[in-house]
Amino acid sequence: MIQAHAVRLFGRRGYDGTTVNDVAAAAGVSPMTVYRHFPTKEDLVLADQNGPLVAERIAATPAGQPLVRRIGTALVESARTLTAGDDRFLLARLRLMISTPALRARHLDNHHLLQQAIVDGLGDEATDPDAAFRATAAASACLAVMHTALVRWAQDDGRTDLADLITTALAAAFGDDPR
Amino acid sequence: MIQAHAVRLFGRRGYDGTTVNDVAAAAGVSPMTVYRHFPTKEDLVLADQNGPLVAERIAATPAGQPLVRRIGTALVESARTLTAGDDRFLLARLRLMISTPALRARHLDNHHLLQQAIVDGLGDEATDPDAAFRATAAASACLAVMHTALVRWAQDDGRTDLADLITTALAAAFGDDPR
DNA sequence: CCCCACTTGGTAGTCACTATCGCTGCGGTA
DNA sequence: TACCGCAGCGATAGTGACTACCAAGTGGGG
Repeated sequence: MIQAHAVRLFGRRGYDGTTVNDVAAAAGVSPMTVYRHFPTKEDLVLADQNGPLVAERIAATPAGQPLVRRIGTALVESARTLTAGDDRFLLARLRLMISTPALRARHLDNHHLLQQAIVDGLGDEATDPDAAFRATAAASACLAVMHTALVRWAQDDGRTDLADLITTALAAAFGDDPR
Repeated sequence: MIQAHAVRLFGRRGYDGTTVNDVAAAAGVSPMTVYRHFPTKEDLVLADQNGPLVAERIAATPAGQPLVRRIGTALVESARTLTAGDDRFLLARLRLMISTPALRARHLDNHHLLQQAIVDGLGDEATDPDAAFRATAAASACLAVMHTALVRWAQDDGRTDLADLITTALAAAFGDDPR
């Protein structure tokens, strides 16, 4: 509820042009309550937590393929799922995240949570620290590529298909030959 | 000068535990002067600008190889150069950047500057928007992998060789076969 | 009816950062 | 030497995010 008011105001008056007090007033609560539910102003946009979703998609991919292909597939499928429903709220949040430097930075940093989720999704395949390191490297590469596609997608104002953009970007980074 | 005092204090008392006033007092200037030279507290650690260095290394690699290999080579060489000299100041800054969430986030976001530098380093090879997009995707993937190596390196407290770590991580993400 | 946990609100403070102003040293000019 | 323009520094007073600390309401179970 608070988050909905926040994203609406951020979209209308800009992130920096909107104070937490404004959000609180719009939501009809005190600023204290906002901070109780969202530890920082940035979390009003960034509250994500779809790590488990990606992790289970990873676990569902066949173990024979190279890591980046498995992770890439999971990310493309997730993007397709997320953009399938006409979720204006999600789109508004993504646009804010990409266009606001502070939010973009924190979103990039949050990738390490997704990386951990991905490594966890691999289960027994990445137990020793060295394998985990290699899996983390692959995951970070895939997520960075996805972020690049996200930026491009936001620049195109969501007119192009996000999943296709991610596929293209993954192919450019990792090669499109079936290795 | 101011930056040296800042990094020293941040290392000793922590980034959040040190105020800009503390830095100013240690450097013998007023807080105003600090903000005149460094627009934000974060810039006291993050003032980087080695984009041109990477760009010219990219331009120096043979155009026949795949993008990620050329970029990866440039990054490994840059890391080798940077860690060759026993630059305690650089090491302290890197450690701060990796271990402080706010700094790590901004450092990750700054990658888009390096990405632009890399694409620029490609010159004629990435003129049309589509080629630039593919190059950006490849660059972002390589930089993310490098960042993963950097995190691991900081965890090992700089005992392992950074260039070797980056090489290993690149191989894990992109495959070590000569394509 | 009371007690308890839980949620909310108020107050006052810290700190990053900004806007605006006045001061001071310093080289060039007459 | 006296003057002028200018660039860098400092002080003051703000704004806004965020954090204690404490008070008050509210609902459910004894």
